Amino acid sequence: MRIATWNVNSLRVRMPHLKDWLAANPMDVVALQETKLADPDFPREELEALGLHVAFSGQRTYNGVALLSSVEPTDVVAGIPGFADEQKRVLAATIGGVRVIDVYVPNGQAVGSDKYDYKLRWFAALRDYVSAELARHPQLVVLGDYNVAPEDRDVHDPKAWAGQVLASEPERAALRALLATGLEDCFRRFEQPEKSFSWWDYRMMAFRRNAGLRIDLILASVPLAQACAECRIDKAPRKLERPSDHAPVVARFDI
DNA sequence: ATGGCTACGATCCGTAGA
Repeated sequence: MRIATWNVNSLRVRMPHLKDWLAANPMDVVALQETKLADPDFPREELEALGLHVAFSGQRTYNGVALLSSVEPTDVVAGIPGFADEQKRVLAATIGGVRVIDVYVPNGQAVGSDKYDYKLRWFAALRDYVSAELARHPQLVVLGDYNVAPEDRDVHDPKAWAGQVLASEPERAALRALLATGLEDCFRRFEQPEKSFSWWDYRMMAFRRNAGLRIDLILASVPLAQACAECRIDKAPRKLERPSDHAPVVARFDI
């Protein structure tokens, strides 16, 4: 089973890139973030024409998550049950026997801001949700844009980013608390190139300088992680004209 | 020196992203 996550930063704009990428990289599951489309505007037919099943939970302009899959998703649940949130950031479904939770973690804007507090509250709610889902689904993957670089090696310039949003200790602690429910970062199960990142600012030629962060993660339950045969970041789409600022992350599971 | 892109929905600028 091949699973990918990709923050497309507007599905409307990135549809050509997504279709080209899927043609070259067939996937069983693709988790998208920042679709920025209300549900009536979701390009369902266009994706179904590629032989994919679709599930989506979106809103205009901001946020929005979607799951594309080669087999029909079941038990589709949008949002974090019991956590009131108008922002469309979470979508779960069971696909081919695996429970998949697609997440778009809040950015947090700046340490100490209202949005930062929301991010930490949101993380706590996600942890409780994942903990409950793990009890029901041993084969669980929680993937998406986490908006946290887990460690300094996931940051191009740790000194410059020290204490900043996306790299601050409370955010990293929230991510570790999520992992402590029983998840593993698939990417770090394997030897990886130094300075592996999944997001680069549009400005300052950040991609050319590889001035990025690794904030897009595929976390798997321990039984599923043990079946992970590969996890990599595909930088190719970031090199195209008018790219998303995020690259897709892919994992392959021998199940 | 504190911005530099990009997307969006609103007008030719503000909000947000990360």
